[in-house]
Parts: sequence; structure tokens; C-alpha cells
Amino acid sequence: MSRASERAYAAIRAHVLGGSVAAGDQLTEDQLAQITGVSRTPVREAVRRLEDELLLVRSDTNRLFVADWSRDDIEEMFVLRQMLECHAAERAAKRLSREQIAALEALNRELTAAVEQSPPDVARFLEANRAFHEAIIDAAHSPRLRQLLARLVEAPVVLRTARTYSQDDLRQSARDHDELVAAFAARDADWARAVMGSHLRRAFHTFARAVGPKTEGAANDRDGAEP
Amino acid sequence: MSRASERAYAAIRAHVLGGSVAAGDQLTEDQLAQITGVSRTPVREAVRRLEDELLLVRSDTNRLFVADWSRDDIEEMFVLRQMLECHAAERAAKRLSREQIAALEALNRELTAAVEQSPPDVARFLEANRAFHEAIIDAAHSPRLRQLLARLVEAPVVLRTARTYSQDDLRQSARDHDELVAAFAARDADWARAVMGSHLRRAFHTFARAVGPKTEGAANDRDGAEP
DNA sequence: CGTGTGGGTATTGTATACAAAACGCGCTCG
DNA sequence: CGAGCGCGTTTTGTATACAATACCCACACG
Repeated sequence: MSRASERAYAAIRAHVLGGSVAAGDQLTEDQLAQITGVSRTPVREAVRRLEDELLLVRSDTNRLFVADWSRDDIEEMFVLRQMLECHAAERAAKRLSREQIAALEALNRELTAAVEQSPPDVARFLEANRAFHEAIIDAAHSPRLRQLLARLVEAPVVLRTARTYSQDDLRQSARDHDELVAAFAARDADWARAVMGSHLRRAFHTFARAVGPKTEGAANDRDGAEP
Repeated sequence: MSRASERAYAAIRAHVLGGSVAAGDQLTEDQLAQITGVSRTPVREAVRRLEDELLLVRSDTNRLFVADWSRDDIEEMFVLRQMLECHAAERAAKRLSREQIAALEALNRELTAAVEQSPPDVARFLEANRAFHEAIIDAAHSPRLRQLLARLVEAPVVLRTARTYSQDDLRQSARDHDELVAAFAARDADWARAVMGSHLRRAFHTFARAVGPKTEGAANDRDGAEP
């Protein structure tokens, strides 16, 4: 993507995730153009991407708002991600080359190093984790699958929870990745799928624990515009 | 979406699917602006959507081409659709109201009528079929799932194969839908999932039979730009 | 009171002009 | 002969002005 619209994308994303605006707030293209320092044209392009990723939503009359995710929304995203990424692991197990498996091992060594620092370097962990999962998705060799997952992977992770992981949580992640590599080395697609499944499902529960208990009723149905 | 960019979207889509251009051909924004009769701004918006749907692809230097799907690409889309739509059926089974189930029955009566005409009215069938599947996805009550499926559902169906269905194929579809409705009425999520799975997998084989035998090697890997 | 209607303001949508980047092609120089 | 360079042309990217639409508030009318 081109320079200005990429910059706008990153800036707006940071602005929204950084918490300078609250969920449900309205944003205007002019405002965002000022913040990002580019004109409305690339801003509109960036906004489209962020809508795709569901960080921003439009009202029925095309006004723009910061999305407001319920806990149920987030659980559903984890479920979908699990479904798709298990499939990716299965395909990857059949396709990874010896070199690619070695690369995964290296990534997980990096991840482990980040975890075993004291204190653990969460940013470094997250980057290694992202790279690890991305490598698997790449190896699945399915552009569609990659595209679908792109919308699901970053968003929940980034949702303020990053710093709530305990060192034990992080260590367990590293162990899961080790087992995943073992499954790949054995070319055992079923094993890979199962490990990926428990890995992601545990991630959901870690997340859920951090975010608080399940909401009573109030599963917000259709579009989530302002309050 | 707004008028001009919607018009552009429909026109470009028709232009590509109508076969006025070959897979792999380059398109330019100016060209498309002329064809659609709007300026490049809404054309660019429309093109983004079509890129998302993978009908168009960009080269590494942002030139625009008509996508060229291999048989393997299409099989993978069916697999993904099956995975997601089975999930939708499962969720729908738990959520459909009595009225919604009645609505599905009505849609399938319409579909059956289209099939039992002689000759069968394929366009009418496709429309009823689309509405039936959409109603299920709606009932699953997951905006993310809906969004992901939107990219997978229309595209392969539309790919010239529509007219290759035999009357038996169409009848079997209608029967599948009947069974799906029965599963919903029984609130049996496992049954619904299983029926949806076989329904879509059979659709793939019908498609595959029409399109010809499996290709030997040559699974096109990365982006599918021109020859 | 409540409802709806008007018009000024805010916001999004489209066209167009210009800037930046990529392509193609002929040329030079090893 | 072939690889690399320069430069005009094509194509995409960005800014900006203007058009269309939605919003908001005040006021009239039932």
C-alpha cells in the first residue's frame, strides 16, 4: 500500500487502540486527516481497511464510529479464528519444508527468550508470536484462508489485554508452539490441528479471565454504533 | 454504499464475469471509469471491493489484473465455505425462531417450484437458494461470520457454471434444504451441521464435474498476475 | 405538549488536477 | 550480444474543490 494511506492506516489504528477515543465515539474524515497529516483521500482508504477489520463501524447513514465490541463478539472471533487456524495448521503440516520447520523453531526460540527475560518482554513476545502464526498460515498455501484470518488475528490480541498475561501464560504458549513444531516435524496433521485448537482455546480463556466474567444478557445484535 | 461507487462495482463485476475480458488481462482505472461512466474516485472504491472478493488482483507494483482462479483455488474456497457455513447452520439451529423456520420452508417451496418447472428456471432457483442460505447465516447471529462468508458464497457460484446443473442436481438441493429445515425444527445442531456439510460438498463435486477433471501439477502459488 | 417541517451546518461522496511511480523502449558501453 | 541506463509515456496515488446528503435545532401547527 502506498505511503500516505499506509501512514494514515497506522496512525488511525494507533489513535483508536491507544485509547485517545472511546468506543462509540464518532470520527470524521476531516478530523482523521488532520491527525494523520494527509488528505481525506488516503484517509478514506485507511478507514475502509479499518472497517474491514471491524475496528471502525458505520452507522446506517454512513457516519463513522469507533467500534464497541461486546465480550460475545470477541468470543465469536476466537471461535472463528480457531476454526480457520486449525485448518491452516492441518494444511501446513502437509506442506511445510524442513527449512520452514527450522524457521519455526527459530521463531519459537526467540519467543522463549522474550518470555524468560525478567521481566518478560511482552512486546517482543507478541511480535515473535505473530510471526510464528503467520509463518504457519503462509505455509498453508491458501490465499483465501490467509485473507480471512488477517481480519481475525490482530484485533483481539491488541485489545489492551497484552499486558495482562502472566509469565506462566507466556510459558505455556511457548510450550504449545514447541508441540506444534513437533507435530509438523512428524507431519501429523491431526496432531497439529489438535494442538492449535487447544492453544487458541486456552488463549481465549486467558483473555476472558483478564476481561472479566461473562455478561448476563445483552448480546448486542446488529451493528454496534454509538450508545 | 453510495450511488456512483455502487454502480461502478456492479458494472465492473458484470464486465469481468460477463467475459468481456480474459483472466489475466490488465485493467486500468481510467478504462474502468470510462466503462462505468463515473470518475476514478468511486472506481477505486469499487476496485477495492472486487480485490477483496478476489475477482481482481494487483501485481507487486500495483497494476490491476483480472484474477485467474485455478481449480485448486476454487476447491479451497468450497472447503472454507463448508467449514464456515456448517458452523452457521449449527448456530442457526440453536437460534432460529418458529417464524424463521417457517420462512425457510417458504423459501424452499419457492426453490422447489423453480426446479419443477420444465424446463427448470435456474435463475429463479439461484435466487431462492441464495436467500435460503442467507437466512441461515443471518440466523447464526454473528456479524463476523456473515462478513467472512460474504466473500466466499457468491463468487464460485457465479463462475459460469450456473447452467450446468441438471434437474436431478437441483432436486437434490431442494431435498437437502428440506432436511435442513427438519434439523432446524428438531433443534438438532449436529444434524444441521451434517446436512449442510454434505450439501455443500456435493455442490463442489457437481461443480468439479462440470469444470472438468483435476489438474495435474501446477497449483498456482503466490499472486496470480498475468501469464 | 408532541410531531413534523424548514433551513443552516456538518459530513460524506465525487470529480478533477496534479504528483509520484512504474513501464517500455531505444541507446550506449562493456 | 547483452546488461544496464535515460527518458518519454502510462498508470497509480494524493490533494483539493465542489456536490449531495444527513444532522440538528428552532419554530409552527395540530
